[in-house]
Amino acid sequence: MNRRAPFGELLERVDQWMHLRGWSPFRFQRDAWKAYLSGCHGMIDAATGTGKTLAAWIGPLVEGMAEPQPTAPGCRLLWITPMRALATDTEANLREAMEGLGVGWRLERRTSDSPQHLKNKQLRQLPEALITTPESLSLLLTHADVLPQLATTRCVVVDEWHELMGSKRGVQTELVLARLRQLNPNLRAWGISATLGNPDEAARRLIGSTPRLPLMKIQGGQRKKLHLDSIIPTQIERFPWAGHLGTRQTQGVVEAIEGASSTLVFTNTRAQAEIWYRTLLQARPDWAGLIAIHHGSLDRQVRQWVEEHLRLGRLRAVVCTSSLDLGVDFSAVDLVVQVGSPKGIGRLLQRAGRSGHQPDGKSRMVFVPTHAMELAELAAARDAVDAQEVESRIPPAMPLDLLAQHLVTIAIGGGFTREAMLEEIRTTAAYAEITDSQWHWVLDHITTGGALHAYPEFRRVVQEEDRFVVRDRRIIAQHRMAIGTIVSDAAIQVQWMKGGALGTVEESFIARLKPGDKFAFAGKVLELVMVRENRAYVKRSKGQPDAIPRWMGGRLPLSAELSGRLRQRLEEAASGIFRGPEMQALRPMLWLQRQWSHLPRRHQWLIESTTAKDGFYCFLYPFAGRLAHEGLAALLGYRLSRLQPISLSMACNEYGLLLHSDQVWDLHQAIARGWLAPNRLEEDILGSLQVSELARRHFREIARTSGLVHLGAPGRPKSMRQQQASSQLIFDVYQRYDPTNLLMEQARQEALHLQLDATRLRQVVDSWRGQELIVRATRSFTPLAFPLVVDRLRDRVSSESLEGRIRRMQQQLECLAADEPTDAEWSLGAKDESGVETAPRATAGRKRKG
DNA sequence: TATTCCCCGCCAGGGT
Repeated sequence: MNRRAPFGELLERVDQWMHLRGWSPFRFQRDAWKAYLSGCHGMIDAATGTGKTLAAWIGPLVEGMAEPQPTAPGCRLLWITPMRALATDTEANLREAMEGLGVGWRLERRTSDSPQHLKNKQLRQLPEALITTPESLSLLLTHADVLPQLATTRCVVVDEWHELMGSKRGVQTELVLARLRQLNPNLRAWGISATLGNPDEAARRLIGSTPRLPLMKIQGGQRKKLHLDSIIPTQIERFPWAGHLGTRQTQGVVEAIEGASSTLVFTNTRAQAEIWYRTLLQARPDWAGLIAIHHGSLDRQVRQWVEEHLRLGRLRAVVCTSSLDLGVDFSAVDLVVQVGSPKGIGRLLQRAGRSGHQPDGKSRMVFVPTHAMELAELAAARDAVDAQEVESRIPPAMPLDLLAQHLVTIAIGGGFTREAMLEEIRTTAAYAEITDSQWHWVLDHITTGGALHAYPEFRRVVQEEDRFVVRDRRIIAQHRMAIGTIVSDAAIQVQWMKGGALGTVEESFIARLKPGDKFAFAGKVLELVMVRENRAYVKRSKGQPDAIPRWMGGRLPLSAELSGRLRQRLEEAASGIFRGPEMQALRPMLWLQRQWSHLPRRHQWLIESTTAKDGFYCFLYPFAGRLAHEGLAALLGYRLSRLQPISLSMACNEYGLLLHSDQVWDLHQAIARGWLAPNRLEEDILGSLQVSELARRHFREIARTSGLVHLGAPGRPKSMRQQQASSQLIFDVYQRYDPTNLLMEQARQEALHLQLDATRLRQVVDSWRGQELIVRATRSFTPLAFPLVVDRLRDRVSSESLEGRIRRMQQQLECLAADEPTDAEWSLGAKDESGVETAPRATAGRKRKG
C-alpha cells in the first residue's frame, strides 16, 4: 500500500495551516514529521520554546487527517506529560491544531483533577487523543476493559522526558511503555527532551531494549540565544562568608525588573523566595499587587492565580523556586533573575529559557551572586553553556519497589503469566538485566508477602492456574490510591479562619509558634489563631513577622560538570588569566588565596591547615558538592579517630570541608598512615556513616512505593507518624527475620546515593591516587577557608555575636591582605609553583594601607 | 535585617 502520496498532500495542508498563523516550519520539524510518517521511533532534543512540541504532534495528526472521522473506536495518540499544568496547556494547543487541520478526533485529558464522570466515560470509551501523566496512565492499566482500546494507539509521546527519566517516575514510564508495546508491537514512541548529557540513553530508555522500529534522532533548531549578565557587587569582600540570601543586591534586582516588562526571579529555596518577595516589596511598595510569589508549598489555587496573571502579562515579577522551571508557556516573560548559584548547567538553561519563550526569542538572565565564589561558578557556567556541556540524567538502578507496584497494577488489570511478564519487563532498559532470582523474589514478595506472610493484606496477588491476578476488592482500591513514586512530607494546612487555603508548612514550624505569633507566608504576614486537626488557622496581620517557615527538602549539590568548569576557571586564575567581568571582580580574592596558600589546579588536591587560638583547623577542597563532602567529612573523621583518639567538629560547603579539633594532630603522619587511601572505602563508609540508620529512615519511601504501607484516602491522609511507624515496624520485622530482603538492600543503596552522593564520594577518594597533593600550613584562614570557619561557628553562637565575630575576623584579615597584584606579579608568581610541600606562605602577605 | 533542604503525581462506587 502506498501511504506516501496522500501524506505528501496532507503535509502541504500543514504548511498552509502554519502559514495562516504566520509560521513556516523549521527544518527539524519537517524532519520529525517525515520520520514519524515513515514509521520511526523518535527523539527530539532541543531547547525550550523552539517549537519542538509542534514537531512531535504533527506526524500523528497527519495520520488523523487521513482519517477525518475515526472508523474504529480506540486511542490513536497518547501524550504523557510530567505535570498537570502542562497537560492543560498541551490540550489547548493540540485542540487548536486539530481544529485547524480538520482532525475529527476526540481529545481529552486524564489526570487526578479530571471530573469523575469524564474518567468513567473514558473507561468505556477512550478518546482518540489522550493527554495524561505517567501515574494516571499506570492507573488506567488497572482497568482490563480499556486494554483493547489502548492497543489501537499508534503513537505515544513523552514530553519533557529529560525531567522524568532521572527518577522512578521515568522508570514507571518505561514499564508502562513496555505494556503498550506488548499491546501494539508497532507502537511508535517519541520523546521530547531538553538538551542533556546522555541523549542516547534517553532514547534507549524510551524505545526499550529490543526496538522493532528504527530510531530517528532530531536535533531541534538552532541554539537559543542566551544573554547572561551578573550583578557584580560594588565591593567584593575578600573573605566572602557563606551568605545565601543575596538581599544586599536588592537594588540591582529592582533595576533589572524595572527594565523588563515581566520577570521571573528564581531562588533556590522556598524560604528564600518568601524573604525575597518581602524584600522587593519593601524596596518598591508601589509594586503591591504587581509582584507575586510562587512555590511548591502554596495552595494550588494561589499558584494558579499567579500563573494565570503571569500568562496574561499582568505581573511585573514573580519570585519563585523550581516550581516554575517547567510548565506553562509564559510568553510575556522577558527576563529571568537567578538568585544564588543554579548549581547545574541544565537548570540554568532551563530557567533562562523561561524568558523569550518562543521560536527565535532570546533568553535573558541576570545572575545575583550571594557570595563571591558564586561569581566564579557563573563564569564556569558560561563556559559550559558555550560548550553545550549539560548534565546527564541518571536513571535509578532497577528499583524493585516500583516493579512490585507495577506487577500488582498489571495483576489487577487482567493479570499476567510468569514468562510473558518477565519477557515484557526485560524489554525495558531499567530491568533488562534483572536476574531470575530477583524476579522470583519480587513475585514472591507480592504473592506471599515474604517475611510478612502471616498477614493476609501482604498476600496481594493470587495465582489462578498460570495467571497472577488480584481478587480482593479492598486491595484493588488501596492499590489504585497508592500508584506512583512520589512520597510527600507531612504538612500542616494553613488556612484563613473563614476557609480558603493558603498552602502548607511543616508541623515542626507551627509547633514552635503560639497563638498570636506572626509569621510570613505566601507573601503575607499572618497571625496564628489556632491549630486544629492538622490545620493552622490564621488571620491577616501587619508589621514584622516573628518567623519565616523553612521546609525540608532535597539538597541540590553543585553538579560535577559545573564543578569541573569551576576548577578550570580557578586553574586559569592560578596562571593569571581572568576572563570576563565575574573573574575580574574576583581577582583580589583569588590573589590572596594564592599568596597565602595556593590556587589548586585541576590535577591538584589542596589541603590547608591552620593552628588558631581555639584549636587546629584542617581544610580539604575536593569541589565535589556539599552532599559528597558531608560523607567525606564523616569518613575522614572516622579514619582519623581510628589513627588516634580525637574529637572533631566538621563543616561543609560546595567546595570543601573543614575538620576542627581542640588538639593539634600531625597531618603528614595521618596521610602517610593511609588517611586518604582508597582501599577499604566501603567498610569505612559503612562504619562511619550510620548507613543502617539512613536506610531505616529512607525505607518509608520504599515501603510506600512497593505497597507495604498505604496512606489512607486522598484528603484524609494518614499522619506522617502513622506512616513512619508502620514502615519502621516492617523494617524491624525484615531486619530480624529476613535481613537479605532485596527491598532492604534497595533502601541502603538509595540512602547512600541520594543522601550522601556516594558515587561522587567514591570518585573523590579514587582520584586521590592520580592527583598531586598540595599541603599548606597557613598562618590565617584563606578566602576558601573562611566560609567554612563561619559555617562551623554558626552552629555554636547566636546570630548577633556571630555577626560581630565575623566582622572582626574580616577586619583582621583585611589588614593582613596584600594589595591587588599587577599582571606581572601574577605571572611571576605562577612560575614558582613546583613545590608539593611548602612552608607556611602567610608571610607573603604584605602590609595593607590603613 | 534575615545567611543553605527544589519539584512532580495520586480512587471510585453508591447514594440522590
